[in-house]
Amino acid sequence: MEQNHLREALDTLKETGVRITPQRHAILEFLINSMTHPTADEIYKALEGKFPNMSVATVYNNLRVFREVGLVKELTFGDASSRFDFVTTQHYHVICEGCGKIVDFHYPGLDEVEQLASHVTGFKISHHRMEIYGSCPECTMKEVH
Amino acid sequence: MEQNHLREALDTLKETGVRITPQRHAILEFLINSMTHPTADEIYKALEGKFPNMSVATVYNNLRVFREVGLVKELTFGDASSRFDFVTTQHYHVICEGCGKIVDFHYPGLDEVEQLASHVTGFKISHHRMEIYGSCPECTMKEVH
DNA sequence: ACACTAATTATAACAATTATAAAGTGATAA
DNA sequence: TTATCACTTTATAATTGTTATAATTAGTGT
Repeated sequence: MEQNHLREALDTLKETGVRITPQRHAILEFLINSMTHPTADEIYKALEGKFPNMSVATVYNNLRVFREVGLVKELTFGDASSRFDFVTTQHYHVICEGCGKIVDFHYPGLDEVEQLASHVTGFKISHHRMEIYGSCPECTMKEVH
Repeated sequence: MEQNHLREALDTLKETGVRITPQRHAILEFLINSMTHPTADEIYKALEGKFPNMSVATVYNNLRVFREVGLVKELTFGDASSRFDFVTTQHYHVICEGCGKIVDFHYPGLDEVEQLASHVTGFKISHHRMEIYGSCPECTMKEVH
């Protein structure tokens, strides 16, 4: 399952002429196996055992490369760090305001919203983002005691 | 019109026990009259004629205060600065990827999405955010030449 | 083997924001 | 009035996430 994703991702890199370095392989693999939408720093820390000399810039550089070829999506929030999501199928995110947990949420794309926005504003729409915020079951429990 | 907004906002501050200082008055007034969803720095620069000694921290502090009492909404994007929006009625934003222009977009709240998310994930949903990205008419023109 | 390009590393720089401490301001009440 | 006390502002330092730079290393094609 994840192996297929990795293989496909490596193929995509090859096709687009992006060199597959050990660091890139490891970052991709970690991203695919990670269910937690990690930050650049989390990736950096997770791989420092395997690559003691890897620079944090390498992580950022390669995440940018992956984003540019469409393998990875960058989730940006206000102050906090960006989180990175390996692209599989289109989905939205539900985010816990208590603990920061991010849960994937499948929902049909909001094409109608884009169409109306285009009509009303005259913009040529390229995409939209949506996130849903709330409290996860665990945090809701804690609130009640 | 805007005068009413300002008056109501000042009333809200009084009710919640937030002191109305000259700086706060000016920041609020500027936000209400501004149609451009300014950044903290833009507010700071716009008011430095009137308040040559005002600290940038004052702008940030007071924007936080306004946010906490619900007068102002903070629009956070990835890398760039937050933008601040005086709260009037619920609306979304359409953002030009070319020039950064932000246009207000009225659309009924996506209650159904929140309900489904709640049902599927077990979260207690508090709110959602959505933005629509694209190219404004002016930038679209420029692209074509 | 050689030259060329891309990738990595280490480090410095940057920009937005927040923390801190000192000084100022204003409301309240003795 | 004046003493007090909490809040606010200011000036500045610190922090954090990210990007830029320059030098080194590694990989690829000829």
